[in-house]
Amino acid sequence: MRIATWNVNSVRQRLEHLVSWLKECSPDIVCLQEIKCVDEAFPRLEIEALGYNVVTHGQKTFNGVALLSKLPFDETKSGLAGDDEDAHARFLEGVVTLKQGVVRIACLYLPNGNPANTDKYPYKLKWMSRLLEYSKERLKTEEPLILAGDFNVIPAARDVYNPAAWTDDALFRPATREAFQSLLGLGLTDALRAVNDDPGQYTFWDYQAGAWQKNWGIRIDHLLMSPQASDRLIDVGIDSYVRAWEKPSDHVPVWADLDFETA
DNA sequence: ATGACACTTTTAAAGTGA
Repeated sequence: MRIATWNVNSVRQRLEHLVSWLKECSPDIVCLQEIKCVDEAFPRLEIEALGYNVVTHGQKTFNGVALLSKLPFDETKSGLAGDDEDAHARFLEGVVTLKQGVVRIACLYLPNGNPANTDKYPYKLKWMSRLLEYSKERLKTEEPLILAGDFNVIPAARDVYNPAAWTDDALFRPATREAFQSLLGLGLTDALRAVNDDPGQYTFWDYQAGAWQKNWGIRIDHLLMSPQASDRLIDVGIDSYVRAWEKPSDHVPVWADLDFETA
């Protein structure tokens, strides 16, 4: 089974790229972030034509997440518990059944948090705390669980081209990295780091200042796996080639292959 | 220090992102 995550930065702007990449990568399950549209505006038919079931949790203008799966969903649920005031569309959960049993997938778009001297940063930290609580609860089931998405967290210095320039950024502040480490402390595995120790494994390059050409990237898109999932991890890849396409998203897809049979 | 770029929306300039 192959699962992937991609922040497309507007699904309607990126539809051609998305279709091309889906054909090339052929993931069974896909977590999309920043679809930037309401549910009715999602290009559902075009994606269903490729054999995917589609669930969306969108909103007008900003944010928005979607789950695509070649397997039918047993259940889906939108929204992250812990704050009834939070209206941002950033979290969508789905469950599928494989030959080996159920797998739960959480597609997430974690708040950016910048500028870090505004209330956006406490909102980010609170959201991370809610995600920690969610993960604690789900891990009790001892089932395969995969958190996939744009975490807006640079986990370590080797995940950014110039760590010194990012010290006070909401993506790299100590409190941000500590909150991410707390997730790992629950027993979740950062899938990319389970298979690859190299620096420079970037998933995002800013549109500005020729960041892609200079390889000024950061690693902020992640797949975190419960032990029951990471035990079956085979490989992880970053499809950085799509960043060189015309009018690309600023993020690229990350995928993981797991030893689960989909048939 | 600022803006650089790309996306959205009450199609113009502002908000958001990272």
